Amino acid sequence: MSEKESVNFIEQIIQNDLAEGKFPDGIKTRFPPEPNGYLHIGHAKSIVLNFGLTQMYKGTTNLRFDDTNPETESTEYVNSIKRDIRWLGYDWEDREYYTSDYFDQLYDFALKLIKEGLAYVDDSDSETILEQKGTVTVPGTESTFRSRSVEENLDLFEGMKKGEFEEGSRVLRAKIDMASPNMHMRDPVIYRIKRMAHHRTGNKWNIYPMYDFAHGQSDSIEEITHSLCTLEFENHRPLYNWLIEKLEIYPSRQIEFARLNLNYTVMSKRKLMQLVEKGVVSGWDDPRMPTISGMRNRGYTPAAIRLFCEKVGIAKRENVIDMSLLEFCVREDLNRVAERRMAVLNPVKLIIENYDEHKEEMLPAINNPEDEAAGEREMPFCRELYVERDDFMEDPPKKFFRLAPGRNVRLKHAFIIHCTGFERDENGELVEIRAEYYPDSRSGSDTSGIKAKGTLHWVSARHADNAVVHMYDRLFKVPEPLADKEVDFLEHVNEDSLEVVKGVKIEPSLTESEALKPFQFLRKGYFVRAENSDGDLPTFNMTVGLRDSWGGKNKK
RNA sequence: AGACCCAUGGUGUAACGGUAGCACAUCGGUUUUUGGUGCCGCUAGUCAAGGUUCGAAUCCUUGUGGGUCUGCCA
Repeated sequence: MSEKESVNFIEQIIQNDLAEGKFPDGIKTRFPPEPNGYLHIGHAKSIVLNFGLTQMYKGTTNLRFDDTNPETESTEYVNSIKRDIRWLGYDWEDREYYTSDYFDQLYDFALKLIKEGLAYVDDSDSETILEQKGTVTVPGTESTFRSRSVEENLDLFEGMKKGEFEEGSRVLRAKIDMASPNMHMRDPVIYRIKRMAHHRTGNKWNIYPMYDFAHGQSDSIEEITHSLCTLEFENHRPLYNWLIEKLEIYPSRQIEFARLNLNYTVMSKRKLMQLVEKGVVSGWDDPRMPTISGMRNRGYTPAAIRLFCEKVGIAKRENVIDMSLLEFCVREDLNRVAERRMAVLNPVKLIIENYDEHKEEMLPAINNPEDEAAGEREMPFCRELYVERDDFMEDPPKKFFRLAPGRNVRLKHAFIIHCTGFERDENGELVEIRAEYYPDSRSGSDTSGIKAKGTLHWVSARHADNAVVHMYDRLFKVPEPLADKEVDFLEHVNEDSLEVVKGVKIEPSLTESEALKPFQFLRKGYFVRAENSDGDLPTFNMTVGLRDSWGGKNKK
């Protein structure tokens, strides 16, 4: 797939493990989302890592829903997550697991701890537990319930399970060390009472395990060899290892890497949720969102996202990736696969004065210069066309290669024309450009010997259809919306991130195009037809613009 | 400031005691019937101070800077 010989630190660990013969049956990883939100590009990094590793080094990757909190989880999220992973191009085959499938086993693990005097039921309320926890510099104090007998603990825990106690009245805690410098070792809560239905187990349970008592053991149950997670779980690792040791279960190895951050956007589920709830965007799948579903609607391809995830690398350093890298990856893929079409976003009429008013001809146009197999289509040509308003200047600078009085320009796949005049209305607004064409300059059979510096895209005025285009800009005005903790990130929202362009003229072949199929609108950018049109007209979302060395230069 | 983690061009990421490389971005050139694509090139980096060593981005010490941790969230 790539020419790289350098491997990231996780691959190095795996290579070493394999060299030592530790995993003769192959390695096992897992992708463990909580079904309480939509997947975003940060999750994609983890998905590509976990599935990529087992493709590369022979192994399997499980999909496991970490559904230990019935309050926030639902099957709606389960389904969207599965759809997104499949769309990205990964297959977990029959290995679709749920932490809730392990509730019985986890309960038995808790029993084992209690029996060995390593867990106890605490009747303290949450405020008391918090107070007794101490701080990072002050050791905690032991709960008065810490020394309960095994029998009493067993009895009370059973009562918790049976629903005999109110929510919040008791918890089960591991008995570790209230003076540990690691806060996670100060007798962490491992079970809490929640008398509510779970999206999979229904009303079976009145108690649910905490993440810290479920995640690591779920890895062990599945015999995950390398359990990859983000940096913030580094401090939890000693607890997981303690549980593995005391429970005498499969020793999955946790390795932490830095999560993905992208500039000009936010990545946490909570923050994304706020954007949705405040109506800043139209939903989780708004094309401006860094969610997988948003990016899909924007026209990003799975291959582009995978490429991006490979290019960002895996390391332990906090990072903020440049949006330009994502855009590069998108163009890289789309340039190869997107068929070319012509659309005029800001049209102005162009009259070919010496072209017969009643004549029409069909001109062949290649669909993709990067892919011979994409074939060609025909475009109607006649006396009246539309071209881009920006492609004309009355008094242009010398480096302007487009239309101006007296200048020649090539109409892509058609003829070279000579600009003979133009018309403005009373407001000075350009309303019409006039030109003459050179009949012997037809593309593919040009014998005119005439040169033209620039090439323009166009559509036939008589045949063009109307469309709407959604242009997108970055969601935030600053590279790191979360950087200043004094300022609410919502204040950095770019209110011009969506521009609805009406009056767009598209070539006829675009009228019946299918949703989400990528196109390059020549000289403009990559677009996909939206699944839901804006009114009656076909609507196209801009995925990303073409690189523009003229526009940039011109601005400076 | 208790513990743990991290520190290489603007942004990412390699170099495993022996020539600091790659990608994106930037800038310049070239090709081109897309001012796209392709191709070529420039600019620019080891947080600091000590130590070990023939030799340190790499090992040690200290400092500095950044991150994580005190939910019955995950």
